[in-house]
Amino acid sequence: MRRRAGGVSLPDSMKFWSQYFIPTLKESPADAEIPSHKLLIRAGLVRKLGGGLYTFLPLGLRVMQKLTQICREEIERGGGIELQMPHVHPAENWQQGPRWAAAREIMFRVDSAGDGKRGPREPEYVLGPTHEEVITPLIRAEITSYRDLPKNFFQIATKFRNEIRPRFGLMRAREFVMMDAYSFDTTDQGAIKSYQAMKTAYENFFRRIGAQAIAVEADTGVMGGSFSHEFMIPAEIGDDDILYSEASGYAANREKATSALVPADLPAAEPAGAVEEFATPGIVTIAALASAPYSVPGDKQFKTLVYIGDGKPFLVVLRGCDELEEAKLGSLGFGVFRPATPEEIEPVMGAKPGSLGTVKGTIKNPDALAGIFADQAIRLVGNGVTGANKDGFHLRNVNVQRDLAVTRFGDFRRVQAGEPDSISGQPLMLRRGIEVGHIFILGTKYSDKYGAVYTDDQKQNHPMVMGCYGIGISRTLQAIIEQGHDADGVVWPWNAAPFHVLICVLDPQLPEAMDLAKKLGAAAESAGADVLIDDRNERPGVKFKDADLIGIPLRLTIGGKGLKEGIFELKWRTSKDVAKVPLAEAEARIATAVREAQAKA
RNA sequence: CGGGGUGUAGCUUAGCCUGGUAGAGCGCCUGGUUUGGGACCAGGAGGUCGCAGGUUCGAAUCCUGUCGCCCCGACCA
Repeated sequence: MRRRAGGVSLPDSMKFWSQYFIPTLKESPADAEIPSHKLLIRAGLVRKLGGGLYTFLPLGLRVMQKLTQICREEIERGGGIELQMPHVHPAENWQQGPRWAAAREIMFRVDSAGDGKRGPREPEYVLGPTHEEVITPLIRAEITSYRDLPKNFFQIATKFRNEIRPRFGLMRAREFVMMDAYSFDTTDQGAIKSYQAMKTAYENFFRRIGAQAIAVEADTGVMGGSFSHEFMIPAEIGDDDILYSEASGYAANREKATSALVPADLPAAEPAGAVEEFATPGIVTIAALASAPYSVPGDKQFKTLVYIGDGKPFLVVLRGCDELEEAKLGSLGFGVFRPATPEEIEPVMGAKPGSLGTVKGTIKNPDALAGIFADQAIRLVGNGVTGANKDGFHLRNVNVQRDLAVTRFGDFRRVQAGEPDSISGQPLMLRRGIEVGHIFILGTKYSDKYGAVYTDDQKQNHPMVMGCYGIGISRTLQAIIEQGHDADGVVWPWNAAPFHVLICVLDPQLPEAMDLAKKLGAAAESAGADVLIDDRNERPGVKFKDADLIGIPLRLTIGGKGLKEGIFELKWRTSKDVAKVPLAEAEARIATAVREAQAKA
């Protein structure tokens, strides 16, 4: 692979469209909904084999090769060592690991396709959805000394996940290309260092490929701490909500986001009077209580939710106007939890949902509860209204401090756009994003299970501290298109483009036109560009439409008319301007253009 | 896996309600005229109407089942 300053080129020489294979389509297939999916197909990048299964056509493959090469370079700069693990894993590896039960639902099993013999009940082999279960036993066997740590191994390989619902082309596929890295350190501090190196490598990778990706704090699940970031490419069709502040640089997945809605020094409210029961026949929603004749606004109500955690009910108290962010309940330490059913609620609380509350002494069977967890924001209510745990009745003048039974306060509510950022105090903004990368400190979850231990300089054994890191390369390809397209087609960033320069020869039957095309192509190549020459016998309109559709950054146009004037045209995909370039300046202008593009990329 | 939709030529689709030998556009092939933003004329090839049953003299059309695909939900790179 030739390498020029900042850019990446593939090792082959210029391609001629008539000899190559770029099947473009005027119309989108009916099964594509979003722009990037339509363009993947229309620009001749991929073709579908089945749900979530795609063939990369030559153009698409070239983009993949560019992305994987840049990824490889950046992960190596971040300390990664490349290797390649099998796609087919013995099921035993997974059975010995910590997540076989959870993961097997999305795993493909592998047996003989032979006829007449049914596969065994338990799979002998599975296709790898990720590789902790392979790398950890490998490292356990090969590394035993602190002298050989830290290490960070990565591969760029196809992954298999039998997604219940593949979606949006490459966005959620059953088979996809991912860079996955696994770091092994002797200490937590070392793991954090490896993590930071990967974070930097990711930032470099996304910047080089021309993707505007942002690192956001992500839900760490059982791990706790702040050691998980997701890399998101902002896009309307994304699956995740990101809350962010440009003023402070704060950005977090909605599952994790916090705000400064509740001032740290908020004084406890003075009681407004004695707690008082009042009848609310048939009123079982926040909205109903907020309207006449009761007219209690949502932010003056307490909302009481009942969940079952590891078999035991627990309560979550929020402001009436707030939504629960379920992922935040992960911090409570339950293995599994779910909303309780009305049948489970009544015996514990003494009322049906709609009349629940946590005022001391009103809960029918408080001993059954695993805890009462209140969101901080209820302190803003001060004195409010809550259910009386008696169907058809509520309580008013309920004071948080004086009246509510609370095991512990925490952050359980879903943050909304517009709330003040905890750092800058400016309003948080909201946008949708596509998750293209994730970095995570694993701790010793896998090293414990597989016995991956090292001996320190005191001859003591310790489990290695692991981190894992993933970049969805094929998903990133599509995210780049989602981020970079217009009404006419793809607009490739320089470093991700399948070719950098497209030379449109409008009159390919003229030998002097083709000679010039090859000459300009050679000039572009020697400046470090990948070149495609459109030498097809098509009308100019067809060529221009296809050029815009496949989105090559720099277009050079050679026509019979221009040849007579001694000029060709130079046009960037991102601009409407067409520059007429005298043939005498051809080489210099092309070299300058290519170098400028490389420098900006 | 739950809810909704859909399956007709390589692609986009009409026809289905109200059963009677399957139509168009794009693309493709041949010839001609064209040639700076998806040309035009003439001719041509291409479809067991997803599959399997059923109703009927007769099914793309009605019924049942099944499979594929798409969208919404939970999950993920």
